[in-house]
Amino acid sequence: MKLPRSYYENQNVLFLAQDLLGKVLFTEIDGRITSGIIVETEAYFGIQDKASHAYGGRRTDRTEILYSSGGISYVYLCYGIHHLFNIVTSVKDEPHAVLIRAVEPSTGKDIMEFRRNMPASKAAISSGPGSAAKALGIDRSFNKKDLTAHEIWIEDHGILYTTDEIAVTTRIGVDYAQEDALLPWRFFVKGNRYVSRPNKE
DNA sequence: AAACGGATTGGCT
DNA sequence: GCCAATCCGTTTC
Repeated sequence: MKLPRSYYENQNVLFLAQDLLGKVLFTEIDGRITSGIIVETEAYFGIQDKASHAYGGRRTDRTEILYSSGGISYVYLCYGIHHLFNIVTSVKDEPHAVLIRAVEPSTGKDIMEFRRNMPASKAAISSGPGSAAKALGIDRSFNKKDLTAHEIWIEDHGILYTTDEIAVTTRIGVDYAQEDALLPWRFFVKGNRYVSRPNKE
């Protein structure tokens, strides 16, 4: 059920970003478990991707974790407010990552409602990378966590989507990446109400 | 040491 | 649809 380390060491980050749709992301905080089905992702393609924090081989205190072998979390603060959760993938020194942009609440909906201060009936509870992370209780303390351990992990519940059920579009909010902003590296489940900005081409 | 800007969201128009 | 909020990591002086 729990995805093994070898899953994350796959060197094809575009495959993983798509394959992660339907997988279930769990956190356990103070004994309380919450989880959500991943319904929207984006791939960040290492040193050759202008939208990636590791573009050009950049290594700083913040980005160093991206160069790890796959199966580790990368959480950073965006706009001073939002924590964005990424999965580090591929092999050591190949800093590929997958951003989780939306989940469909599964386990512990009442806890998510409390964290987000809104009913689970509202799609906004876990739609968008900042909201999905907050619903699952992910903050900076979840940076550099082993995804095969017990605080944060991903399970395969056998949910599969055909290519017809998956939309492939350009990424969100990366206009600064110039031509790389045009790459079709965002994946989401068509028609799922938790997907952020489903109409963006 | 200080300035700059962002893989966003939510509230208001 | 538009825009302020908000602060850490990075870059620059």
